[in-house]
Amino acid sequence: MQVQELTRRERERIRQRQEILQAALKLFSEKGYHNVSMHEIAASAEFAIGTLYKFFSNKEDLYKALIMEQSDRFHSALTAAIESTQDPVEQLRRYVQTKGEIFRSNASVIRLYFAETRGASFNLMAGLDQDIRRRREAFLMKLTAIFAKGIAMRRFSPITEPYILAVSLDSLCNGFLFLWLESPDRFPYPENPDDILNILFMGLLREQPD
Amino acid sequence: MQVQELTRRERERIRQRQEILQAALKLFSEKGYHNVSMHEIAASAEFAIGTLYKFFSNKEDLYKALIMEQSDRFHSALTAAIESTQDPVEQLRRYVQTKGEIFRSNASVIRLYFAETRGASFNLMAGLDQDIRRRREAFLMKLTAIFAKGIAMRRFSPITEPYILAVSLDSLCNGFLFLWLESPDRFPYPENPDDILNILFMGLLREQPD
Amino acid sequence: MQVQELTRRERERIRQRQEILQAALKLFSEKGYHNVSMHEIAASAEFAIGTLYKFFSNKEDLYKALIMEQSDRFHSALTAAIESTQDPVEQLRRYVQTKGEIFRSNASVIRLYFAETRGASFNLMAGLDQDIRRRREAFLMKLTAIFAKGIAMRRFSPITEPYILAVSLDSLCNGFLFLWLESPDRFPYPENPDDILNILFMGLLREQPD
Amino acid sequence: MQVQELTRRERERIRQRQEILQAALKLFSEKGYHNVSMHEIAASAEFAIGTLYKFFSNKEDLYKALIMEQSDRFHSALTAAIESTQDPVEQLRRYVQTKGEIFRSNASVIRLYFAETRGASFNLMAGLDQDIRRRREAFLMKLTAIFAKGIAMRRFSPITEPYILAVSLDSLCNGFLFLWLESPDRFPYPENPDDILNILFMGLLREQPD
DNA sequence: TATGAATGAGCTTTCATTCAT
DNA sequence: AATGAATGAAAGCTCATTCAT
Repeated sequence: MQVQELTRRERERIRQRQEILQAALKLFSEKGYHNVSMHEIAASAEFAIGTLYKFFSNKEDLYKALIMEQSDRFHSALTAAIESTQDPVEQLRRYVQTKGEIFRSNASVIRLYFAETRGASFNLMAGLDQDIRRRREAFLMKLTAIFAKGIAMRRFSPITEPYILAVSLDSLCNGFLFLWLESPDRFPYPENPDDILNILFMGLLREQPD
Repeated sequence: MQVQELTRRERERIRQRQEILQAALKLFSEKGYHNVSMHEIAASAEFAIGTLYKFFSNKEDLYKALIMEQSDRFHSALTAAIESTQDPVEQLRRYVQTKGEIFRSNASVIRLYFAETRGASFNLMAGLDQDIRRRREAFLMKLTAIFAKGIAMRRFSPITEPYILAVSLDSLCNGFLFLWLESPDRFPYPENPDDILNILFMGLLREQPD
Repeated sequence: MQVQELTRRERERIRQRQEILQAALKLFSEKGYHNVSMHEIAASAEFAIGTLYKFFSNKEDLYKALIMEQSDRFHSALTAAIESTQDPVEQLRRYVQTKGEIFRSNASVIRLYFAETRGASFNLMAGLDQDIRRRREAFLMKLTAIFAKGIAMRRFSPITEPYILAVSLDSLCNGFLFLWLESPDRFPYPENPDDILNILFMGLLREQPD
Repeated sequence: MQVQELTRRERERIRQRQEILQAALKLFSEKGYHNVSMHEIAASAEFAIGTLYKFFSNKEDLYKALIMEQSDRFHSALTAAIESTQDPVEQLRRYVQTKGEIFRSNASVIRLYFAETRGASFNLMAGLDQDIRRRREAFLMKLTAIFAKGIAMRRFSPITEPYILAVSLDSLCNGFLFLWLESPDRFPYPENPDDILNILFMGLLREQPD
């Protein structure tokens, strides 16, 4: 019985934590870290200010938890996508597609997320970018493995190292997704993942120019 | 003589403005917009706080001037690079190389710059990102023209639209440069531009797998 | 018990608000709106600066609350005075007397108050002077009614409109009171209200000069 | 010749001083002492900031000079009015009329002027109100003399001391003029000075009520 | 002599954080 | 355990005044 009570309490705590993070996420995504106050978050989450500080030791800590949580979600989704098949080309396809879906359904969070990985946060969030980079690196390794496997299977030409290819594909996706983030109407992210993959797959340079 | 005197004053003013921008650049790059105070900039530039406000009407204005100035420098250098030859492949090479040089010699500024174009700024700097995007777009158009010319000259295969190729190349470069920014030692940006260009140039997919 | 606790808190809050207003009143009266800083008020009221902003959204708001509160006090006292009898002459007597008492016990506040109604405030306090004028007008209407009644009762000659008489009496009192404010020793406000009333009551012009 | 040059210089200096005061008057009247900066005055008078400080040792000094100058103008006009005839009733008439004219053609300055004499300025302008009061007192003495003469001539009933009568008339005029200042449309200052004088001249109290 | 660039004290206001209840 | 009143450091910005030219 004691165990049960403790568990119920813990579940309750976790639910409250989620509510705070939810409210904070909405506000940070809309207005940015420096334009949201702890009071605002507390009010929006319908908790007292003091309660926020029971869950997170300060504003930065809350922010980090938030970003890490989102990062988890995104990487889990991407990992699930590439692990849902064995065929390397199909894996890449699903990666490109899933990444597009993530951006589409989380546009405002994504801005916040990249603000963290691309400048802006500086040393303020010292710990955070380390964690995120490590996670990103881990995922790039998975992409790398796919390319390595493709080359080993002789489906891909060994035009360069697999890691370079992984970075390249990721960068291409990011590039097009940022374009879409900036002007969703003018630059729709391609429905068909091959539109992006072909940039890698097809050689641009003509082998024998006329 | 009167002309000379006026010019000396003006030269002096411009020099002072540069000193303020210089000091602000250093601080903003190191700590980010919100973590630098006007007093800090004033102290660092060795001016009174009031003097800063003679040159820039407020903090945001100073920041915008800073970013636009850097943006100018970068785009000028890149434009000069691609206009220094007519051969499309060589133009792309010089673009890739110059972009690498810019990043290398302006690492901290680059972070600041991308903070502005990639999320983080939110509506605070409403005008600024508009200006920067317009400039970026203008440059992407120049890259697009190079690819279009390459296709017309039959040096490039028409695997996709020239604009898509321009975005792709830009994204690839950015991807590798961010990697380098994060860990300069582990991921040196390739000395040889072909290392990046070949990702586009060579087809990854084998036409007839064994 | 819960009700009691809530009430205690509210009572406490009201007391604190009064303490702030009290301190602000003293300072503003002594030095004028522009020569008192929020820090000064906070220090004098022995609150942190932030606490002031919990009670009043800004300096102007605090000032307005102050002036309106005093205005309330004065008008309530005057209204009570004229409503404590039915006889018009006696009503006017009590008005003149009460006004004298108000000035005597609130000299420094009165200066502040008239600063608001007589020039000086300009458009800064746009809303405030509107409110004060409306209140003054409402009170002048009460005085007007007394004169009207006196004329209807044939106690007063209909030498001019009742409203003109109300303004006249008010102006006469103000005139003598300002004189007293400037040099309390040389110009004591008459103890006997008839000294002022007679100026209105008695005709100065001799009907048949010798 | 030297004398002439000096005189020309002095004349020039006085003209410049007047230009500064003119510009300052316009700005202060429109916006109030605290809402006008020395830079604004300098710009409006088309002088350099430093030049203002050649003429007036600080902002307060400039303001005092301004107020005193206006005070001079007003009192000179009023004095001229009451000295233009010998008949006491006519003297009072001309006083009432001239005071109305002064207010009408100097409405915004008047606000500024009374801000100084009625609260608002507090001890900031310590010296100023002393000077103004002395001047006002001197003028009240002239009014007093008129009433005294009127009584001596048996044109006026000796209902109270002449000084009291002087203050009364002045206060009555001020009262109606403030009413007009606040809402020029609703309360026009009477064209006919007798409308005000009669308040003093006619007895309000009926000698034998029915 | 006239200028106006430079100064910096001092203003109002915000907000992350604490802690008595 | 949860609350939210209270705190006060620190921010952006203004403007009267000085003084080298």
